[in-house]
Amino acid sequence: MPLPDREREVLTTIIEAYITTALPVGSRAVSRQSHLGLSPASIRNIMADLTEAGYLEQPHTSAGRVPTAKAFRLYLDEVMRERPLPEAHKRRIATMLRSAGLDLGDILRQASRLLSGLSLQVAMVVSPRYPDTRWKRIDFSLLNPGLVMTILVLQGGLVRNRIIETAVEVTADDLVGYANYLNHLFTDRTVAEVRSRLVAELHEAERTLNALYQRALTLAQAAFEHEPEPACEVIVDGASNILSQPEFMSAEQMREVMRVLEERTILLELLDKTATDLRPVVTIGSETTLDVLTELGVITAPYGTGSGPQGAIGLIGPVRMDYAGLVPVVNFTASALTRLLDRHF
Amino acid sequence: MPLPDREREVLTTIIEAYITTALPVGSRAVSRQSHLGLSPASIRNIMADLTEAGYLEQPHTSAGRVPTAKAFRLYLDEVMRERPLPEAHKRRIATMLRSAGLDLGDILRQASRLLSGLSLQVAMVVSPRYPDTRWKRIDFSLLNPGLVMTILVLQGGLVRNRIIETAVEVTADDLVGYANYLNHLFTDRTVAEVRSRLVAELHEAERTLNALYQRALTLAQAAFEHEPEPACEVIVDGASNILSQPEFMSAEQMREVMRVLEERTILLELLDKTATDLRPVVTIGSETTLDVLTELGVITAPYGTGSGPQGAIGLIGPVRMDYAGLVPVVNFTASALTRLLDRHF
DNA sequence: GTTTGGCACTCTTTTGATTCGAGTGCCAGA
DNA sequence: TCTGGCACTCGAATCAAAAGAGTGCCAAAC
Repeated sequence: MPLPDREREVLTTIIEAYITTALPVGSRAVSRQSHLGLSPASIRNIMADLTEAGYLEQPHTSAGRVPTAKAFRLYLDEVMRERPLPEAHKRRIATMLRSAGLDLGDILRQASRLLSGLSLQVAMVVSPRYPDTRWKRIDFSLLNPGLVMTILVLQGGLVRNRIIETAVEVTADDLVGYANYLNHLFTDRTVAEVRSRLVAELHEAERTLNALYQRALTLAQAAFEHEPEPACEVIVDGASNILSQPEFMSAEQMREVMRVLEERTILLELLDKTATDLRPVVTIGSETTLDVLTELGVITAPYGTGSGPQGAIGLIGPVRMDYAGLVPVVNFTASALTRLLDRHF
Repeated sequence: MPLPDREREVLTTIIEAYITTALPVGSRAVSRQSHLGLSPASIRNIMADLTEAGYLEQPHTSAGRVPTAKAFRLYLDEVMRERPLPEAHKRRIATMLRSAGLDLGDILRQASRLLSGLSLQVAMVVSPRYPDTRWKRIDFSLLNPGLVMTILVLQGGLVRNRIIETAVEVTADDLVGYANYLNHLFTDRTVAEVRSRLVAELHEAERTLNALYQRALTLAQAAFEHEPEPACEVIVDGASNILSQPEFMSAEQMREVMRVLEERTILLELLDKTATDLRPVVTIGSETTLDVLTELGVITAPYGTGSGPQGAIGLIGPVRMDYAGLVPVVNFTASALTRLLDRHF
């Protein structure tokens, strides 16, 4: 059953007060701040109901109420109105992003710096994921006899270098031949396609006993293997911001939070979901399976289009973040990033 | 004038006690722990002298003494005996480093992870610096008309990708020609040499009106410019470790320290010095010009040889780090890294 | 002269008691 | 259904006293 209007109004007032103060909210404050014109006593009754329904919590008997994750979820889904981003901020985001130059890594680093600076929260950016991008070109460079560097250029400026050992010694000329063959075969295919065709072609080459093709394909395979998902890296900026939040004032909590931020795999998991789903998401602590995050809120948004590089950016902060103001920041940055990448690539 | 033996013994005892407890040390404790067999009262006299000489400090009248930076400097230079690294640790470092594969970035990340795990301090690694490495090969790849990706492979597996815009439109064939010419000209020269010859050759080409050479050289120049020193990146691992140190228990200090760790340029400055000087260094807080670091100690060691890639690794922690145990860890890791890179490249 | 025990003194930390204030829950009356 | 009133609870702030750690100095002992 949906929440009656009055209770919802009270809850909203409490949430918004809590977002700004981080302190438990009492009935007096609600009575003054809400537009209902009710006395503290009436508010108390409503608050008692809300507490029973699981929207509020009391740290102890004689403290105010604190909104629960459930309350925040309701607020996000049904009540909150995003506060439009000031034009000045939009311009700043656009120009700063453009000023980062043409290197993908630089652009992403700039985005994360921008995001953390604008939000005073922790920003994170995950670099584009592989499977949907297209093979542009492969190159081999002979470092030593038996040691080959592969340079794989994907559409959108994504470059992966790998050094691999070859079983047989190869010459620089051999490598040119291999590269030509592979580029001919794979250019403009997606990485996923290449993966599967690689196997098929290798079988074919083995069947026809074509040694050149076999070697070339083996080399390409070596360039691809050992390359599980963590190919994408996570950029974090403004980690010290979160330490100023009053909820993390105890040393123990600070350490815990910093450990989460250092453990990139957790962040990757969070961001990866939105990078594939392609829509912005706000996640509140206890909603994730990861219990390390219970006290944290996460705003994420994907960037990039189907054709270009594709990843996600996000903010991470205390559960009581100013979502109304920050969701637009994240979304706008993501779309600015998308436009920029589209234009370049 | 050098410190008399007895005073030095007392000072050493105090320092070592302070390293393990992080608490001011009193005369009773020194009397029991030192091998001098003196009563607390005598120790008190000695401690008064040491305080006057600037080796000790009292937080307040009725607290024990705390060693000053001057005391730590003396300890490091004249007293400390490095505790040899257990064979088990040595083996672990060697195998873990080898397991990182052949990619330079992976190896360095592994080194930093290893270092922070073994020391429980913050590890940092700076990737090799440019000027002394040799040009191996340049490659161009046409992304769009007017947009060229340059792939510069340096000796030692160092690869830099840059995307540059060309004033004139070029074809893929043009690019192959440019690359051949440049590789012919510059292979096995150091980056510094290339920089200066680039200018000379460009003048020459302008004089002789050789358009092809001119374009090729302009392209190479574009690949080099906008490439100041921060080409090297700093990897930091175990940042949360430092937050467990009792000296950083206040929220304000924690934030301050984390900000330093996030501000990579400061770390770069620290590491860069040892990377060029080529010898291990221990720096104590107030010895640097950077007053943000007054409460921190830094152990750094260079890795790499003159011919190969060359950078530095280090640990950063509270001033009262266990230098005797940690200096060998840093040094051994650096030399293991050197051996590994020498073997590969 | 060096060392030592003794002792007064200083300053922090801890403890306990008390008070204060914010907030609640409940009830009776409008 | 709302409101004012009131007793109650519990944390936070305040204060005083006591405990504890350590010092500095002195006079006696070696």
